[in-house]
Amino acid sequence: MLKAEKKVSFFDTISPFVKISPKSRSALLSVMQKDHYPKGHVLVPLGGICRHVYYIEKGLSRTFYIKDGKDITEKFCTENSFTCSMPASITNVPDNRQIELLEPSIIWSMPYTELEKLYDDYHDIERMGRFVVTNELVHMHQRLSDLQFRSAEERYNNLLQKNPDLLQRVSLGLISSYLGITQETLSRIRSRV
Amino acid sequence: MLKAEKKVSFFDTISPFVKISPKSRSALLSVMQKDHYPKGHVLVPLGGICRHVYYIEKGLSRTFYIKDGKDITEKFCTENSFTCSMPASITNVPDNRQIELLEPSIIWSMPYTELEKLYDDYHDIERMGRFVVTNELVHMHQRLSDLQFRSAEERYNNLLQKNPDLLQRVSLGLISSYLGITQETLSRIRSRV
DNA sequence: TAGTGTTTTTGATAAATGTCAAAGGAAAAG
DNA sequence: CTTTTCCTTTGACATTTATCAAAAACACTA
Repeated sequence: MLKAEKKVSFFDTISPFVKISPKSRSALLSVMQKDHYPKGHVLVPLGGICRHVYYIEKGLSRTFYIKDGKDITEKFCTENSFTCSMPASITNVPDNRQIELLEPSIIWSMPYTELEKLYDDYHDIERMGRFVVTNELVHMHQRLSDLQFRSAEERYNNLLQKNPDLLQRVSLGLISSYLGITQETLSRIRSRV
Repeated sequence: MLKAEKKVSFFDTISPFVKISPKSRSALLSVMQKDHYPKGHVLVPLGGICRHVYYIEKGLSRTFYIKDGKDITEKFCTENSFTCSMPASITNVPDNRQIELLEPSIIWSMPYTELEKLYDDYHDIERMGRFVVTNELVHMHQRLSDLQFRSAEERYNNLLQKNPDLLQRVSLGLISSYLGITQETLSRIRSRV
């Protein structure tokens, strides 16, 4: 088997939507690093600037920040998806977002600066970037309209329906801030179903 | 003055961030259509699928949908920015988002299918697409964290600070749903400042 | 200017959610 | 098995926001 054909789930995730040429593929692989991390590992610490895009091959990450002393989960990220601290990566200004792993995980890291070089050189990689960002944007639209005019209960049921496994894998305290409510309220919602 | 150098504010908006070659520029112009519309004009009606990306040279648009009989403003869009019904354009599935103009406006329309052809042929146009979407995503992050854990009053003050002119141009009823609150609550917030 | 329709404000009340404190339960560690 | 720690639930109460109804302010037209 040729080296370039080695199975990497990253490309399985991408390829249905964006064709990546063999050359681009190896260029990408040359800047990607695969690591195994334990539960609790911090990918982006407080005060740090997120300079990588992460692809989660296995495991689960959480992006969060502290607001008025409260820990607020902005995003969960599971197998076969991408995560980074978007505002920081783009603007290069430190936001206060941190990323930590909630499970032992297999993570592919791509330095943002390397990725930008690849964007210059490979049209299809630029397209991949556009695709990933666009997907994320559609997803954000969904979340926004959830938060804008749905009750806490509706939001919970929504999550339960769309992402039932998340509730098995993550403690309720973290889920509640993701839904924009307190832990107590979430507990009460669950009890009255 | 060469035709290709004719002033189009669209390119002024883009060029600080993405270099567009003369060839790409005219390719873009060839699929862009400039129109003047009156206040109240509907760019994307109920039930329609948004098949264009719109650039607002002058004026103001509003993206909204009806939920439980209530009119909810998802987004305002002012001069020198882009709008489209993202979920519909991408997935080609009708969402129930409509786009209407709140002022007499000058709008450049780009058919989404044409744009995708240009993405294929011109790397820099694809980059422009990535840039626009990325910008929008950063902006959405901001809105999301606003809605997730800020009070109605904080959200209003935030808007007042970041977008004071919007409050001059748009009626409070439309602003309130954008902030995720009722009109009455918004009125009370304003009165107690 | 008077009249009509729209937007904004105000009032009374109800519903949803937050806060603080404490009690149960479950899981991990010894 | 017991202890310790962390996670979840429950209770009492405060606060925020929604709802429904009506009044007031404003803008446009005849």
